Amino acid sequence: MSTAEPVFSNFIRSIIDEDMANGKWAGRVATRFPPEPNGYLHIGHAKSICLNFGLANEYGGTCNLRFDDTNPSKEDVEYVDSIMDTVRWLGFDWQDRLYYASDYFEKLYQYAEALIQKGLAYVDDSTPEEIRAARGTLTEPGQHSPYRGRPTQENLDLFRRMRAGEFPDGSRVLRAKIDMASPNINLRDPTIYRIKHVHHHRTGDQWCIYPMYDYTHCISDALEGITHSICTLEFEDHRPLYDWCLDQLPVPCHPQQIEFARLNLEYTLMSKRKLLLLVQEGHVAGWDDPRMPTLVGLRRRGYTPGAIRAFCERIGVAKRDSLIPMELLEKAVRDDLNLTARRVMAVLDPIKVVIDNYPEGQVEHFEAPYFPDDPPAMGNRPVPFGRELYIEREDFMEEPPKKFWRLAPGREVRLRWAYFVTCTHVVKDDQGRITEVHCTYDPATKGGDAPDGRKVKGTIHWVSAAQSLLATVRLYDRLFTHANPAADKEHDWRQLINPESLKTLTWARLEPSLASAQPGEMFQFERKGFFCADLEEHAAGKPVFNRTVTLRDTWQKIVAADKGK
RNA sequence: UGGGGUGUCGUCAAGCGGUAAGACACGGGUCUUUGGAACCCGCAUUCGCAGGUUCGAAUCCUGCCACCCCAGCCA
Repeated sequence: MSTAEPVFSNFIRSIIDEDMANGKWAGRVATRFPPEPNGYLHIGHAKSICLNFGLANEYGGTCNLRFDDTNPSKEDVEYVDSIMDTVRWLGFDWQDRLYYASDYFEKLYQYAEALIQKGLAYVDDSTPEEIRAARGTLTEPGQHSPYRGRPTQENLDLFRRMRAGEFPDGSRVLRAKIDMASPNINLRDPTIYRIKHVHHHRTGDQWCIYPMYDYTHCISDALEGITHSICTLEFEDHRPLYDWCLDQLPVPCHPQQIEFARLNLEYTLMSKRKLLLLVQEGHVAGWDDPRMPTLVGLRRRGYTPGAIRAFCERIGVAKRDSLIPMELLEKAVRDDLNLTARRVMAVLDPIKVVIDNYPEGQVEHFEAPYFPDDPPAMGNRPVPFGRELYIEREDFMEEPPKKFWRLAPGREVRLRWAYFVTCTHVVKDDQGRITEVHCTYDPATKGGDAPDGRKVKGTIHWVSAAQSLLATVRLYDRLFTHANPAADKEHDWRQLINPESLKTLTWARLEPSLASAQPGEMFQFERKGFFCADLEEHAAGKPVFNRTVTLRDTWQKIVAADKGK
């Protein structure tokens, strides 16, 4: 379905190549995709998924799916189910390697006792405020906690009692004893366990202490035999802690953490928190609203897994912050759909056309190819033609500008697959609004070719008024008016939501072949764009289509350029 | 005035001492029963800036500048 993309060099591939050459991991490549089940996956996660699973595939290695579920107060099974669906939909397979950090709670706990035994961790009775105050600042070192010197046995006893549920939330934590004067704040005795009397979606009420990310992630990686632990840039500062934990503990191996720049896409947001607010505050219809950058949203919009994979490969992987143009994502779907979507005709904003010299009541059917670039590939469908048709309102102009090639008084155009027609006159209502465009057709041009060799500059799409299907069509545009809404300092990001991000057309007209369209099916509405039958609301007799992306529109560019002058 | 990163075309991004890949965008053209697609051509004498080393530097050295991240019992 998608053509193979060329493989580009990037710094992670270089690291792996070198490891392969040195035999560092005995030719093994093991990665993992480690989402926290606290939200829906978005296009930024797709970059990470494609990277981790992609690398594993390329090097004949493995990629695990591991839920980083160490904070039960934010997590839910709703999210784990959705994440698994989405990763599969994207086209990746973790086979039998589905893991949860919570599977390691007991081991993690034993390792923590080992740390205490080594004098490298202690129970701190300070309040969260006291801990914060003693942490120091970016330029000043922190102060030792009064509990830092607690004897090993006391630490062990207290930690066991923490596990046993003897203490309330927030009363104590277990901290790694590293260096309160470190210029790297992550090394100033980081908290590795906290007390939370919270029900966990997998372990239930088995635990009331939960390990922190830094402590959990490195050990989970080691337990799974991960070779290359790929994460985003903000964890660069955490790498010394990742390495410290693994150096102190008798873990099976020591994976290498590698950081890359996460994806930023123009005209949208990638923050899980803000995406949640978009949903909660009703700015969008849900996580799968086709305007959302979530993968469920993109899927409902009509984006294909192949397009998303191609996009992720094309944007590359590096360490510098970047903002990717929306056009690149759009280009990726167009490239994919251009090869796979059947071409049909649909009139989004109809205006009636009457062919005055066409016999009243007559209907004929044209066999139109679904894929004109290679007709045998997808076959034909019959398209009815009659005296009354609809064409796109914007395909007619009473006073056409210079480069306008479409219908206008006295102008002859081709009705795709049908006849040449010439506009004779228009009929208007009281308001002066055009209600009908009258034409004559040339019977000799049946099929769309003139036997006399006469050429016509414009070809427009149409549907037969009598046989067309009334449909709802949703036109989606970028969700925000600002290319980087998260970076705008002047406005709250909510003020930057594009009021025209959704236009719902309820009077669109479809050619009758579309009556059998199934939810999720993709089509190209010729000259308008790629559309998909809505996954949720499309039904036979009540068609609902979403515009995935427009076609490249040179005419609009000309119009815009003229306006700019 | 702490630490960690990053600066190569409008936007991404290769390049790893031998004389600036590619993609998107953009401009021009061919073709076209989608102003789509396809195809062709063009598009950084220059790599944040300033010095230095070298026969030779985007690549090495020195200094400077800009931007991003870090003070959760979040991940």
